[in-house]
This record gives sequence, C-alpha cells and structure tokens, in this order.
Amino acid sequence: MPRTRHTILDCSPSCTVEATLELFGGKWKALILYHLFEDQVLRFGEFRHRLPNVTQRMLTNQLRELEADGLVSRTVFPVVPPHVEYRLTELGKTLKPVIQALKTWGDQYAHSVEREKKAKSDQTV
Amino acid sequence: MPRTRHTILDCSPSCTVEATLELFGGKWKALILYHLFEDQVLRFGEFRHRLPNVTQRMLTNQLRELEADGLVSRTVFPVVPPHVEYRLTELGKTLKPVIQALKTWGDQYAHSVEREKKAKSDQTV
DNA sequence: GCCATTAGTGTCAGGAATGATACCATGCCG
DNA sequence: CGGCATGGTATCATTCCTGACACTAATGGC
Repeated sequence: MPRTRHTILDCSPSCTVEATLELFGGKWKALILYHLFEDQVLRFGEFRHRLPNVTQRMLTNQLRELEADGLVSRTVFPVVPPHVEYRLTELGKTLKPVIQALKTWGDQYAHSVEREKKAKSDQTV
Repeated sequence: MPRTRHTILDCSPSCTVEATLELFGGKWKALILYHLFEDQVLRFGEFRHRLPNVTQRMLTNQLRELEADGLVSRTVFPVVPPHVEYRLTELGKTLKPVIQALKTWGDQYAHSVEREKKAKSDQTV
C-alpha cells in the first residue's frame, strides 16, 4: 500500500491518477483483483494458491484494504472450519478496464522489458 | 518499487499483470509517466513541481528505474547549470492505454472511494 | 570574492510497509 | 486423545520510503 493516503482530490488533474494508484499500490491488490475478474468468487485459501508469494498477513491486509475501499466484499459463513468468500463489488467491477489494460500491456510488452533488463545485466556481468 | 523483481514470466497468466505492476509499483512511476504523456518532455525540476510530495532522492530513483526498464529516456546536456531532459521511449509510449485507463477510472470513481472511506472514518470518529 | 542556479549524490535518522514464523479456535475423523 | 482443516492474529525482524541536511560543479551577476 502506498504510504501516503491522500484524502483530498481537489488538487491537480493528476490527482485522480494518484488516487487510483493508491488502490493498486498495495503491491498485490491488482493481482487480487485480476484473479477476482477471472474467477468471480474466491476463498482465502484459493488466493493463497494463486498468489504463492504473498504471505498470509499481507493477503489479509490487502483484502481488508480492498474491502475498506469498497472494491471487494467479504462474506463469512459461520461454520467450522471457517468459510469466507471474496468477490468484487459493483464499484470493484468498474476497475475491469484498468486491470484489462495492465494485462494487455503485460502480454504484449513484458517480454520487451525482460529483454531490456537482461541486456543490461549481461553487460554488467 | 515492488520489493520482488521477478525475472521469469513463464508461470501463470497473471504473471504478465504482475510484471506490468512492477513497472508501476514504484509508487510514483505512474505519475511520472502520466506527466510525461501530458508534457512530452520534462526536466528534473519540472517533475519536482508537478510531484511536490516526492523527495529529490525518490524522484531520482524512480526515474533511473524507469530508464533501466527502457520506458523513459534521459538526455543530459553538458552545460552549467545542468540541463537534463526526460521523455518517453517508444516502449514507454505503449503504456498510454494503461495510464489512460487509470486516469479515466480515477476521474469517474475516485470520488466514490473517497466517500466510502469518509463514511467509514466518520463512523469510527 | 560571494551568491544563485540545476540536477543531482551522500549520509543519517525515523517511520512505514513487508516478510517470517508461530500460534489460535472449533469441530470432525480416527 | 491426536491431528487436520480454514482463516485468520500476534510478534518480531527486515527492508523500504521519507525527511532533513550538507555537498558538488561551472558559469553569470553583483
């Protein structure tokens, strides 16, 4: 998560970009959202499988923040063992074009960047 | 910047999202790119005016990383006082739809999130 | 000679975000 | 009774970001 959470948006036009970024800055949030777009409904454990590099704590954090921002809903079934379902809210669903753009770009160009970096590291090595 | 920079992309389809995110994770990078889309060419000091919350050091960092990722070019004019120009590379320009999506969403929905958060903080206060 | 300019770099401190690990509740199964 | 399953917490360590400050280099103006 970005370290500074702004609360006022009446500054420059870039502020809305900044504000949007704060929803994503969470390092894993875009991934979480991406998977929710893919699967509609996910349980905590399913996120863990899809995002193996995220610690349980971070995952909890990020999900709670997404929930606090009204992008994701959390439904708890009071059973044992626990059962919790996450899904996108209506607001969350509006992010689809953004996630889609990220994915599209990544599919097309991520490899270019990899090459770029590899070329440089090869030079230094 | 995200703390883990992956170098391999042959994992799940979400990896390209992840990879794209790493270019943005830099907390300020998307803003930097946004301003470059607006202004085409920017000098270091101009970034500082547009991003008053970024420290000089962070700005340098982020710009260097963007340069290393091949998204931004840095042109130094060997004069005194120093003159340095930043602009998007061809690869950088391909990010336009992504930045645009961020901006569009922010313009439309950032206020919704603000309201959401405000409502919650009002409850707790 | 002294100050200002620009795009930084270097260093130190403090705080925030992240990671690793251990632990919990509860009910079912054997 | 012991262990497993799920969705977490709690605690501590590490790593990253920020802030404040000092310092640089070459030229122009006072």
